[in-house]
This record gives sequence, C-alpha cells and structure tokens, in this order.
Amino acid sequence: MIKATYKTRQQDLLLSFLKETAGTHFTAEDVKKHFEGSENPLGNATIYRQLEKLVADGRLVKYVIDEKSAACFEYTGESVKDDSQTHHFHIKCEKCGALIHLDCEELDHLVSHLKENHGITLNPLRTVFYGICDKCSKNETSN
Amino acid sequence: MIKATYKTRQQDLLLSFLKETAGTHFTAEDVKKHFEGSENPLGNATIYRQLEKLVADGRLVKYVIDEKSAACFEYTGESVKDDSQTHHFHIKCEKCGALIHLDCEELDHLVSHLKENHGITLNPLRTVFYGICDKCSKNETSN
DNA sequence: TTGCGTGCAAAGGTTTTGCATGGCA
DNA sequence: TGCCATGCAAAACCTTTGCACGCAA
Repeated sequence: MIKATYKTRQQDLLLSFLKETAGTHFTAEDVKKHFEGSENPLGNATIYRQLEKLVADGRLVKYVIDEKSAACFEYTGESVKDDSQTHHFHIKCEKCGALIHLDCEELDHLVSHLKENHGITLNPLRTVFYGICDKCSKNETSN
Repeated sequence: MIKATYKTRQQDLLLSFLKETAGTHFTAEDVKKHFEGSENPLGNATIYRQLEKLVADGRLVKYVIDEKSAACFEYTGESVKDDSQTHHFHIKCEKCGALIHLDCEELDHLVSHLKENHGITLNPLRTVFYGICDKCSKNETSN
C-alpha cells in the first residue's frame, strides 16, 4: 500500500524509533530531537514526508490534539486499515493535558451502533475525546 | 463570567452573526468574510479576541478539526458550562470533509459510562469523531 | 478622563513545498 | 543510469501579539 519504492537509511532510522515508542505518542519534533545529536540527523521535510507516508499506509496514526501544539503520532505497527484491530481510543484531559489510552468495550459498542444506526464508520485511530481525566476530577477543588 | 467591561459595536455585530449561525459551525475566516463587504468590517485580531472570550465564557465552542484547516466554532447560546445541555457530538467525515452533527442517546450513554466507570468527564462540546459518513460509505466503490 | 477594545502589521509556530543533490536499485 | 528520497531554505497557513488610536462609560 505504501509506495516504498526505495528503502533508505532514514526510513530505517525512523522505523526503529517508531518501534521504540510503540504504545506512546510523539510529535514530529520529538523525532527530530531524537536524531538531532546523532551522526544521522533527519531533515525536517524528511520527517514530515515519511510520517505522512506511514499515516497513509495506516501504520501510523495522527492525532490533532490542539491547533496550538504539534500533531501527535502513534505507531500502530502493521496496517490497521481493516479496523479489525483493537479499538482503543484516546482521551485528552483538558486540565492536565495528558493523553490517555482507553480500551473499553463500551467504545466498541459505540462503533457498532454508529455503523448500524447512522451509517457512520468511526475511525478510532483518529478520534480523540476531550474531557477531564479521573485524576484531575479528584483534584478538582476549585477550577 | 465574561469580562464584558465595555460593550462595543463589534461585539454586537459578532453576536448577531453568531445567532444567525446557531446550529452550524463556522471559522474565524467565515466571520471575517461575513463582514468584509459591509461598512463595518471586523479586524482579524478583534475576531479572534472576541471568539476567545466567548469560548472562555462557554457561549461558544471551539473544535479542532484538522490542523490544516482553521478551527471551527459553534454558538451554543448561553453558557453551557454545567454541561446539562444536549449532548450532541460532531463527526468529521474523513472522505468528504463534512462536519456532521450527531444527536444520539447512545452517546449520552457513553458519557455516563465513562464517568462512572473510568472517572472521565467527557466534554462533548469539544470532542470530534472521525470516520466515514453514511453518504461516503455508500459511494465507496473503490478505496 | 480612564482604560478597554480595535485594527494594522508583524511575529509566532507547525507544516508544506521548490529545487538541487544524494543514494537506492 | 533513472528516479525516488533527502535536506535546506523559503513559503504557507492560522493564530497571537505589540502598539497606537478610538471609543465606551
């Protein structure tokens, strides 16, 4: 699916970084910084272009968290385009800013419901919920 | 709640525009364009600053749809900070780009579930779902 | 008169793009 | 050798900010 016509050193570097970060999220800048000191820094454009490809390929997911901050990416391993994989969602806490992974069958239920009753095929990989996380709710003395 | 120390003509203009658009979404640019021809154009900064105030006041909701496109706003009338109002969500179609309003009790259910079982207070006013809308699903011949 | 609101223009940050070069096949 | 990928720098985009002026109270 990806037009990986050529295989380059930069691609490999990026992929190994992605595998390291599996289960977490990172920004384009994180990638840049990660390679900055090394003898093989990656150009900005390269990073963005490679990430874009991986997103198109479904191996990477891009989250728009906030227009002020950079986009977050998450490596999802191999292609998940068929959406048969786990439905985990992300929740961004509006208070502490944490990006929380949420695995919940209730969400699977919602996905089914939307599909069957509204004709909508939800993309859990891109959807970000906003709200207040457990921790912040508990610390909520004032506001 | 809003620090409406002064009342200005621009504020009134903006508010009447917002009331016109109730139930739809618009961008800062939409506002700008709406007043562009008129004898009372609004400055960019003014628009953003006023919108920001209204968001802080809870009378306006801001959606981050896509970092490439401008933020979407929606007028919610009076303050909805207590979130006792309707829980309608937005769904952004990844194919046609439409931003769809979705009123569904299943979503209310989800809100309750997240609160009771995960301690998460979802903010429907900011949450945007991504997926493929009904129309696009039906037109889905290729891809 | 006081000081907030306005508006222009410039700055800010992230992401994209043009173009010449480098490297894979 | 052919062509994609790279990387630098510049551009693009939306949004914010500085500053002087205007206007509400």
